[in-house]
Amino acid sequence: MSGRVDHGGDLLTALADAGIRVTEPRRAMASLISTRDGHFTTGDLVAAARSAYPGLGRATIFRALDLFTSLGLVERVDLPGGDHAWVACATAHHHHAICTRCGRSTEVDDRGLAEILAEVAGRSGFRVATHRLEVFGTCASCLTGHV
Amino acid sequence: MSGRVDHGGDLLTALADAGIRVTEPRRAMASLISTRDGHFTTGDLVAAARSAYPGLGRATIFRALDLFTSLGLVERVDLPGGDHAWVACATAHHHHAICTRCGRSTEVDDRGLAEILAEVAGRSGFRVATHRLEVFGTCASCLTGHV
DNA sequence: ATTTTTGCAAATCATTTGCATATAT
DNA sequence: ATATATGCAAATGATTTGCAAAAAT
Repeated sequence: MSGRVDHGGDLLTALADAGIRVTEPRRAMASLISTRDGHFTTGDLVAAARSAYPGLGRATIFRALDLFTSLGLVERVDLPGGDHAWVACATAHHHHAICTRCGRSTEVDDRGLAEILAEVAGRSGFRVATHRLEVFGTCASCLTGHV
Repeated sequence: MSGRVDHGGDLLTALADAGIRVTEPRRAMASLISTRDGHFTTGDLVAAARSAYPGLGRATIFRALDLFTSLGLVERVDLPGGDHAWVACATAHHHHAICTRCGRSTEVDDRGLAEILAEVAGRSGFRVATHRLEVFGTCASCLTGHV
């Protein structure tokens, strides 16, 4: 599962690398996100911020999430129930296997998907631009009860 | 692409088969949905209903959509931009390749996905419950301009 | 007859926006 | 110094809910 990261340093580094201002609120966001273990909702962040960083505005949270998304640091996932959540991302292109019990995610290997996409293209003349694969289930630690 | 269906008959039949009341508003919904060519949003339906079936309440539209979803007659897709839409479904389990230009969808062959899922399970001990694959791109007719 | 469904209007909830102020570069 | 980001509070928009009336079985 996505191991706990440091204090949000990678997010901040990525911001700096992209030439984007590293501000106090963004630092707070990075920290909040890196503390989360598994997927999280905007509501989770708003709640967590209320105690950890009072003064961090709701709007800022949404704005930062947008920013991080555009940089690929975070990704929005759509849960089976129709709810939305976010997961922090390590690599550029990937897919998630999300544990519906604990919310933690692991990355899914892309190999093999290429053929499927090629098949779509070949059969129907569809030009594939993007794709998204989301896998849901129960992770090993939840299965064994060692949460 | 998902060919135009009849007047929503399959949806209605499915309702009846499931032992669910076939009401006037649901008939209207079935008709509205089967008329749509490609994906549609709740807003689309609300708008379409306003002229085609004034008197069909907003709430009823949402409720019917929920109902159809629970029966697998319709499925919610999450577009790359973060918007939500719905597509009518023919078969039980499948995936969509959605044209981002015209919104029409084609079904994606599942074969090959099994190995990917098995790999996830094998590597991390994850028990896969569900998965979702969404492919986005441009369909053949949009590519050739023969819309 | 009984149960389910509907429409309406109001309530709720998440997300977005305008704008004056504060902050990072 | 200058451009960018922030917080606040208000606006927006979509979805949900309560409930009495209507329709389906």
